[in-house]
Amino acid sequence: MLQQTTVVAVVPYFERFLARFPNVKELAQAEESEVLKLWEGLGYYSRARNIYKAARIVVAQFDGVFPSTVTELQQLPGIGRYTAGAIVSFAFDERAPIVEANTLRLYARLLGYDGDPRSTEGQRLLWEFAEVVLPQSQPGRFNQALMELGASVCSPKSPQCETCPVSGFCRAFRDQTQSTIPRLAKRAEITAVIEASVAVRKKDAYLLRRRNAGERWAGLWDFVRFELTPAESITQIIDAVRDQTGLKIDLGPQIAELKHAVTRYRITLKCFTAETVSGTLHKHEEWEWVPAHRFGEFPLSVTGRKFAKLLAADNG
DNA sequence: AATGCGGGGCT
DNA sequence: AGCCCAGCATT
Repeated sequence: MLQQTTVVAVVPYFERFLARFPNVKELAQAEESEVLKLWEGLGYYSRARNIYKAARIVVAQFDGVFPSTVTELQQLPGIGRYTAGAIVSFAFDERAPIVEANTLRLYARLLGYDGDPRSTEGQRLLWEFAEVVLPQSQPGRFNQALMELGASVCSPKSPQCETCPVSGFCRAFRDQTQSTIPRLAKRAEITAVIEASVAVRKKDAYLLRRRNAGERWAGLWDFVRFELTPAESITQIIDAVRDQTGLKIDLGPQIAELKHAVTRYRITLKCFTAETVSGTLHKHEEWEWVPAHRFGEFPLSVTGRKFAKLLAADNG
């Protein structure tokens, strides 16, 4: 959960997740959709699919006993060099180096490394350093301590060098380059996208689609949804709904405009209702009529959830 | 080496 | 409006 996600955001998800899946066997016995439901809103949903796959592998191939070496752990889906090192050093207190956001910043500053720490060269350097500084005794405690130092003292902006216990070893402090190190590559440009979502209703049920593997929010459910071209008109939205679902609709009023940032897109989502519905649904398995009271069983995309909330408010 | 993947918190 | 976050997998 913590991969590229702040502790603050993770905590409530972590609590709920462990309450429901206290051990690897319980997780392995669940349905993937239930795992995704608990992950709903946290983002990077491949992590949920991966931890579920990994649990099943641990149970099926390791007899339910978690592997304890970096090499074995890295074979599991979703476990890379950092996570494997974290598990080995934290859980088993074996000597395995780690480099993540906090130690990356700390080590780059200690070394005074002026290049991009995420480049191949930077990674080689930092992992080498992490290996060299790692003590024989209590490596897990050491790794966690340095992560904490990176998070609390060696912060991205205005680090507290005056109170830092290792400022005497820090090249960035010596050279007063804390503000320019680490020099992370600029993020990709943001593209603005306009989409439309239509709540197609039959009696008390709405038409939802389980998003396919390989597309964004794979495995999560969503209302009918598609990208609009700038000149899109009402009739073109109606046509798009028919293309996707096979259903003929009369478009109701737009009830909301949701703004949502995802990866390198800033999405403006225009949310509509469908007044009348006729015709037959395309025989694609991913479509399902879901009564509103059963939404709790379906992991929804964030925008899908917001839309559903609006619809509930709309219906009184 | 570059890109896709999410969402929220903080400045 | 940017920047950043206990990264990983794929191309």
